[in-house]
Amino acid sequence: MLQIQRIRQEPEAIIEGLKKRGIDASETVHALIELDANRRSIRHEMEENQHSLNGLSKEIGELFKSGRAQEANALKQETGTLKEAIKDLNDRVQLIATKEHDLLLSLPNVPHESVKAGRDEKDNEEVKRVGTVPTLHDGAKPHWDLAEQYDLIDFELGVKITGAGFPVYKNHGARLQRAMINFFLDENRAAGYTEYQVPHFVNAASGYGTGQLPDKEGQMYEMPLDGLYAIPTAEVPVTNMFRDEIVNAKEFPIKSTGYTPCFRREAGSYGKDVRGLNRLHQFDKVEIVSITHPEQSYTLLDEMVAHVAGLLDKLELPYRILRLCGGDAGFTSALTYDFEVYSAAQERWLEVSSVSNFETFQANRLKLRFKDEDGKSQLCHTLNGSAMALPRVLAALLENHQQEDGIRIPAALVSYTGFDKIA
RNA sequence: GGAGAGAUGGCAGAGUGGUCGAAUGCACUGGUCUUGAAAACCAGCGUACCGCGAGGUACCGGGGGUUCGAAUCCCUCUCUCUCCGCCA
Repeated sequence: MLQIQRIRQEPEAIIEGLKKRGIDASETVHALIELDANRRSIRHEMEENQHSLNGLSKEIGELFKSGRAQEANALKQETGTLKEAIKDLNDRVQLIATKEHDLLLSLPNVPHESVKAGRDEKDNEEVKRVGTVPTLHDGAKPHWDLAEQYDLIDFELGVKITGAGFPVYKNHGARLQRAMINFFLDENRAAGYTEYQVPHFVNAASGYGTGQLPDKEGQMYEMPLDGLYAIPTAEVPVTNMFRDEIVNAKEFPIKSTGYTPCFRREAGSYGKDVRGLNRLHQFDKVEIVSITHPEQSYTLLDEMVAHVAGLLDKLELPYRILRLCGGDAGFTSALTYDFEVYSAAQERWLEVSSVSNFETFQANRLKLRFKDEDGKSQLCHTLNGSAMALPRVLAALLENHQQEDGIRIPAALVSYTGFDKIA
């Protein structure tokens, strides 16, 4: 959520920025400015009345105390009109505030200056390409065939016990999953991230904190009996640990990591996008979340991007880094870098990680603040990224490292898997 | 699932209708003292909004009500804790 103060201060800059997302926000922005001005002036009037009422109440109290009940009762008559006026003004303030809040929620984050205007993924900028795409032997297969050949994943079994999109990993497939989780967590920890194990269900307040609620509840599995939601990403519980907190600026940057399964309803997906591991209802992910001073967030973003790149290097996978254009970046993001690994067998790029700076957009909803040098509260900047999402990394590993006699495990993973080849 | 208790500032914990934004202690910040530190002492120390400022308004889990006036009384919701039951 954008801050209303910022909209007041630089409406034109916001309108210009949002154009990069293909959004004309000028109507909303100007409506907000007007609502906000109205709300403040009505509220001011209400507060003046409240002030008078408070004064009268005090007088009445003192009169009663000194035994002058008659004078007190006379004063009481005067409070009636004040109370009515206050109630009326308050109703108006509430009404305006609700409208204002709804409008604010409808505005996405303003893209960073480096973000290019654009509509969709076709307009994303490739900022870096690393590694070489392997030349596969004849008869190389996509991961869903490899998974069957080597008995790594049983999709049908998942359908039987739950439904489509809930695969069962087995044998070397299951062990590889476990190895990757540990590998990623260890790497993150070594890079200064504090490891957390967090709940996989969250309450509604947390859903609001990170922006899954309202409006996007359809993307989460819900347990209405208990008012809980299955998390779509560890970002939700990890970030919400800091909701309503005033953190100590001396601790910046606050870096956290956690592994969780992620649950997504993914209603309406179909076709080759959902084949095999490409899109699932349940998958594993290790997430990194950072909180820092506004002036340091972009340095930290670069650091996080470099860290994720290092993971892919160790997994010996060819990848590219994209700077998402305005139209393709997430609602809450100011700047997002996507990591895509090339899948040699599918001959397409697979998104394996997404690293974003939300600036104050998320912190505003979370009320996540710190005290600056003047002792004033300021919103923190929050960032997060996947480090990493397992299914597509697994798909890319299987496809890129397949050889005629089996699947090679990259050296960095061998100490975690306990085997260097799946044959 | 059954029974009970409770929710107050970073923490602990007073406060049962007016002078309470809220005692006290701890923690924290600054200062005095000290070679330095500790101790002691002095001072400061919640959040948000409005206002150039003086200042004002709101907030004692959330919402509603009674009252001239609510942390305090009433209703309601949520959450937490304790005991019993069940149980990895």
